[in-house]
Amino acid sequence: MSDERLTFKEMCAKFDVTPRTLRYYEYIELLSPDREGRSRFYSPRETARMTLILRGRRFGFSLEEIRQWLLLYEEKGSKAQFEEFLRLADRQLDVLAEERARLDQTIDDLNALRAETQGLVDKA
Amino acid sequence: MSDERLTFKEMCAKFDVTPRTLRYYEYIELLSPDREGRSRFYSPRETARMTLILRGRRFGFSLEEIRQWLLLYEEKGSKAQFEEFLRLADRQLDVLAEERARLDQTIDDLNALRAETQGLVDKA
DNA sequence: CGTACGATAACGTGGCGTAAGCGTTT
DNA sequence: AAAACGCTTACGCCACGTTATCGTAC
Repeated sequence: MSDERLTFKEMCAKFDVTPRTLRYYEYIELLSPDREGRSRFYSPRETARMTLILRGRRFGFSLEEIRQWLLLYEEKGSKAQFEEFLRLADRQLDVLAEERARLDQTIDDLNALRAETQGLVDKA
Repeated sequence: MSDERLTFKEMCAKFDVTPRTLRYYEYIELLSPDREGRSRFYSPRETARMTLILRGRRFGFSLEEIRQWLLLYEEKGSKAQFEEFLRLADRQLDVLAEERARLDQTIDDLNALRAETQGLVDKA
């Protein structure tokens, strides 16, 4: 029954992650919930950061890259910051495009091998 | 100047892998080169296996899956073996197709976010 | 005699999973 | 009193990279 701050378990539920994940992100200092005694509480700021972290993960950024990304977002005022983000996004889009090309090639190759093997089965 | 069997270094060069990789594959028993004293020598059979291993890797199989795949290839006689291989290939093709769909979605999302940010920069 | 090649051993990486064993709260 | 939740510690996973330190072959 928290109004603003989420408990540990609520965070896990909200973002569909395990406790281990939240502890790990705290360990590598991507998140820093309020600690009261041994308990953790997540402010709106932390949940916002978690949202960005998961988005970054979907985009294929490493957690270290996400750390940089968060820095850009936290002080998202200047034009320079936006442009830096654009560069980051472009770099990642290149990476993803390459990945896609390799994946397509792989699928083609495996399909070819499959067809070849299918031919052998049909003859036998 | 070996005629048939390749030395350690020759294997590394031939397949463009590090010594560590060859030692690791031997450790997990994907390869078993002849050991003369402390030296390793790779017969045509081992180089053939290495070729299959690298192919499997490109197809996104784990090393444990590759181990099964090698078993199929070693006794590549029976129709049942071929059909088992077809099943393996189909499963992997499904996995790759899913991966491709997710990748496409990710690229679209990141492009959208990029465009949005670009809009903000243009206004400023 | 150097130096290139190879050996083993063991710790590091990323992004967590998983278990052990404890305390606190309901 | 039992169950649920949380805590810290620490080892496991995959597929190797990397370093340290040693021996051996040319």
